[in-house]
Amino acid sequence: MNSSDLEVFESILSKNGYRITNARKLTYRFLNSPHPQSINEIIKKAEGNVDRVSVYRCVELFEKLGIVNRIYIGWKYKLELSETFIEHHHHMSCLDCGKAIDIKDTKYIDEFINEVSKREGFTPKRHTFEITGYCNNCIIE
Amino acid sequence: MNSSDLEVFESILSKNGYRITNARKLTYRFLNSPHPQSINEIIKKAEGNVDRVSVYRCVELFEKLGIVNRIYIGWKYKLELSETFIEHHHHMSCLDCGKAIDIKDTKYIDEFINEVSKREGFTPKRHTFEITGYCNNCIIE
DNA sequence: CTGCTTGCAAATCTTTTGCATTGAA
DNA sequence: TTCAATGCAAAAGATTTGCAAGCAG
Repeated sequence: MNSSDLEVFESILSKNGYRITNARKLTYRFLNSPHPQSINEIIKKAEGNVDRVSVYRCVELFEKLGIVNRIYIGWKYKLELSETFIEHHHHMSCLDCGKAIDIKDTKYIDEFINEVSKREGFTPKRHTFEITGYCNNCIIE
Repeated sequence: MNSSDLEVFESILSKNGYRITNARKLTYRFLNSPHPQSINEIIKKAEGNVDRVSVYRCVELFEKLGIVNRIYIGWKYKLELSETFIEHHHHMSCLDCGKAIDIKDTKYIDEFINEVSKREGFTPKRHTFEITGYCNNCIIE
């Protein structure tokens, strides 16, 4: 996380008429991680500083403002800063060890989304694309 | 739903050593729908016939056996019979009215999955691909 | 100052677990 | 007959709501 990211974060809040508060800045900081995190991981990091209810409220707001993305790996969702802060990508996650490999080559997918949306008169805003399976360490036969 | 689908369903249970029970047959029937449904919709349909706990247990089993897929549209997941029973496809769902348009042209996505998996030595088992945005009725400007 | 935000308490909703009873094979 | 499967009760976990107090603008 560099200082310009923080500025971008704060300007998104201001521009949309939301105040820059300590709870929001901390939640933003806790969301910053190389790996997608569950909301409980965020809540645990926030413990003593930001109430769990406020974490929920911040995450909800951040999602609305496009600051975080919710991604579904397996059963539960995890949270990750959006493409405004990290490079847009998808994941291949291992059903066995849980490792998530980033897929950064997204041009193909993006083109497909545009094509199919145009065909249906749909205006795409977001998309999820996740592959699950087994990584080369965990595949058996 | 035709009778051969029901036979397929029952044979999946038997082949895997599970019993064909009333709760399972009913849950399977309630899952059959042109639209993905939330588990609460299933529970409501089952009310009086199958206990909510059993619905959870059936869905969990069905997912393990590949009979249902969980798909994530917006915040919560919804349930849909798997490609064993309906054609494999994805969705574009409207953030406003909730309508889900099926994307049946999946060749493009499947090719991409194979390509990127081969590159990383990953063995893909499942994938999710969902687009959210606004349908032509709900888009404003 | 003003009213958006927060924390706390508590309600609500969702999912899981334990156990005695039932029923499919 | 036998053990997997079910229903019921209740626990556990996740998320939301109401409201008084705090603080950013």
